[in-house]
Amino acid sequence: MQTISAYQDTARTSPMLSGRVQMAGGLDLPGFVMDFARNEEVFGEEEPADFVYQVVSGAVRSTRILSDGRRQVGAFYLPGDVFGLELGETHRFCAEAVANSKVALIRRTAIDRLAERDSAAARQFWALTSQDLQRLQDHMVLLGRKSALERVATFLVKMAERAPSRDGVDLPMSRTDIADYLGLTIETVSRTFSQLERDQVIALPSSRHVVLRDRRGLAELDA
Amino acid sequence: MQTISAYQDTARTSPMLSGRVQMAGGLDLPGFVMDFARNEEVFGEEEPADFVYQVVSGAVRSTRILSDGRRQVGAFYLPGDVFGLELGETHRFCAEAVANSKVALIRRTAIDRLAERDSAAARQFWALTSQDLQRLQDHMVLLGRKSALERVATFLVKMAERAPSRDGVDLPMSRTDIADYLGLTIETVSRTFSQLERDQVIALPSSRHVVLRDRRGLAELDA
DNA sequence: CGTTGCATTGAAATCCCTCAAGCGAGGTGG
DNA sequence: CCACCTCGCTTGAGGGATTTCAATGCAACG
Repeated sequence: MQTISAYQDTARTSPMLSGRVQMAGGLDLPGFVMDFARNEEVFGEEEPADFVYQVVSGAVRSTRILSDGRRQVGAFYLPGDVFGLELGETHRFCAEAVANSKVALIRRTAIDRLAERDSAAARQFWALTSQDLQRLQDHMVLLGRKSALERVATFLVKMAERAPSRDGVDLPMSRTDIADYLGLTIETVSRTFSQLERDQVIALPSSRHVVLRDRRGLAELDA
Repeated sequence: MQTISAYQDTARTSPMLSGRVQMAGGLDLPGFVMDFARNEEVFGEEEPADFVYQVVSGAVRSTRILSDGRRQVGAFYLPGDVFGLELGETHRFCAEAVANSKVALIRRTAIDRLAERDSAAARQFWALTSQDLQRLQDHMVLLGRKSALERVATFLVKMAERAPSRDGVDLPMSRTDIADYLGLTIETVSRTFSQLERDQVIALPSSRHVVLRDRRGLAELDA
């Protein structure tokens, strides 16, 4: 999909474009687009939340790190998804590019001003937060109560809905990202993929491309 | 704390009082109070979300059930906490009284009308959703990456902050509720409590009352 | 063609779960 | 008032799912 080099991990971001950003609900806001290299930080935890972000291309992950280095990925954001919208002054998680990505930035002041005078727009912003909440509620059940097999199956079903390719899913993220998202280890994720392949539920032409051979069977595993 | 009888589990709710309900952020809304018996449902998943709720006394849990009966408790709501605020038409989780409780009900129509014309109020409602999201983000890390000991320690620290009693915490919920909240089994929760008691970190004068003997040690376990 | 980073696989260990029994407080009924 | 029941909680023993540790495979890149 994308060529990857060591240089890109440290490439500087650069403003790309100034103009309007179209968001869900017919919102149209002034913004600009920036490039982020794979693994580059879009914003850090505790940083001032001066912007709201929308993925244009590529993918972004939100992460939380525990003091001893354990990591939890909270969500993957795909093209069209909005992230980093906060009510408070600071971001409450870290956002990093999963692959080389283009991200639109919208100033918080523009958001706040619009929400102030347009109650329909305010409702749209509230809806964005509410969507995140809903997604997290589902994810909480997965983390609290599902087996490794169910977690991976759920992940594949959801990804196939969100980012369908011709005959399956193209995963922009590494096994480590998936593991940290599903509350598993990289080895367990890999073994589970292999098991699903042995059981003819999926095919793995390459590690990042999954062909769903038995969607029925996969859906049954997705408790 | 509260006397419990089999009758109370099936007691009907009854309107108690009509008047104003004070919410966070200086919001004042028309509402009324109802009694809920222990384990009584406040609202069910998929039910129309015609009301927003605030705990007056007692405690409420939000739950999600998987098809095979596995349960995940999403949150415990204590006096003052608002729950059940939705943007969509229906509730996305079930809410039940953990103990005999009084709950204030506010009509959604009143909320919507206020949010429509008062942008400061709209921001307050958004803030409530945002708070829930923040709490869930923390909980997600717990479910995805923490050990049983860390989960219980975190739970006790948080409960002690939210519902302090003279020398510790009064837990309104059962071991089963705690287990389903922490993504563990009731036995593991019980064993972990016992271990913390053996290690002189807590004392358990009764199963529902926890004395925090070593808050420092507890905080260290709370990764 | 060696290096590097990511992914897969195997073997052993561990943490937590499952199954099962026992305990204690509170309520009921004889 | 005491025996008995129920329900929630605790404790033990054994097992299993996932992690940990370690080695190998593989593709991209220089």
